[in-house]
Amino acid sequence: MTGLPRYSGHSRCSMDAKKASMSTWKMVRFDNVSVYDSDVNLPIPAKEFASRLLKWYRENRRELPWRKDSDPYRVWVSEIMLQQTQVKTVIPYFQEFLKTYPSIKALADAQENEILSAWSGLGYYKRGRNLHKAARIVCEQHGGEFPRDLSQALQLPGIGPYTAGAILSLAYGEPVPILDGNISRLFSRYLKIEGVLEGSTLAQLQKFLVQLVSEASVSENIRDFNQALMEMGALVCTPRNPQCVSCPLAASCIAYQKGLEKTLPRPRTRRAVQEFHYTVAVISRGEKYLLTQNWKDTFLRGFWEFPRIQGPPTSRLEENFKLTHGLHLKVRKRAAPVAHRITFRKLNFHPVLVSLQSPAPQQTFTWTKPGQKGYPISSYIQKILKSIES
DNA sequence: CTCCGGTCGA
DNA sequence: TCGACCGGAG
Repeated sequence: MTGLPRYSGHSRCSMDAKKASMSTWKMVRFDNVSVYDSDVNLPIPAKEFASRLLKWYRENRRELPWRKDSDPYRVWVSEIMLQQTQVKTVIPYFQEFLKTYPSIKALADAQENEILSAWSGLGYYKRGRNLHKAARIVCEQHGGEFPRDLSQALQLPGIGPYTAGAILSLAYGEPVPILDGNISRLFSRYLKIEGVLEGSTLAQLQKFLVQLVSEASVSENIRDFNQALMEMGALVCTPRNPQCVSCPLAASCIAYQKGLEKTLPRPRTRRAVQEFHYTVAVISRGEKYLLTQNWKDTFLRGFWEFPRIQGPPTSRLEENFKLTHGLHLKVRKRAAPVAHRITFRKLNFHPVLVSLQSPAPQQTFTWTKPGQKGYPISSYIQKILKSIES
């Protein structure tokens, strides 16, 4: 079953049936059964759709650091950071990152660990690693300039269909549509797409958008058009509690007309959450803490963390730290557990404040102030520290 | 607590 | 095509 609905008839419930019929395009085969082939009516003409959208954008767009210009490097960094991460979170990281790495060249010349510590707290650290790798490739193979060519852009690590489209359109003005979470959510409501937004449904939506860009004649205006759709998704057509009262497209939004704006899109299924417990040894020396690198787990690989053993605290934990880490320590105090979710894992960290009875093995440990350049950490480290302070 | 989301690799 | 990866918003 694919998600896109048959639209024959929808124009009847829109306000402008006559006009809407002028704006139709052929959808790809539905359910692989040709008898269901049908023309699709955008509820209003494509040009009207675009003009309402663009007017709203002119009046409501946020001034964001990466919207100051169309510099490909700035667009690139911002788009990578904005994957899975909200604007408000990204802003300070983006500002700092551009100060530290003002150009593709500067990024390519840096060490990966430094980049990861600039990324610390942002999550999805593979984005940072890939951005760094890609910067080196761009310097070596593309003369230091992000490729304008779609297939070349897609070759770069960390650049998928969305990000490639975003950079090509927003930085270079290539008239390609983009389809991110905001935009797919918006159209799932506007067109009332019932299926889960994945796979073939998204492929169909992508084709629909190509046609929309063409019919709406927004090729010259592609930067605003794409950003307007995303901005609408971020500010109006939000995941929860969409602000339909201030939506310039509500009058022709099919989900809104049917009262489905809160139930679409259908959520995708997720893996059940699994709980894990760890005891972590917090050992401080002034501002510095004893940290070690995580090589055991698949998550946060290579990141610095408090020495950690499996399971909640037991009476044998001193013995366990000796066996697991070669640390000779004495427990001073147990602190309240701190929970942290990473995908399907719920990690429960049980901090114990300890003192070191003999020096830590130098090979595997370091004394550092969390957040120190070159020592990437996850935000859960800060979470534990903050919890201990209080 | 639950839900959100681009890219990659199996 | 599915599941892993992260942290923050509601």
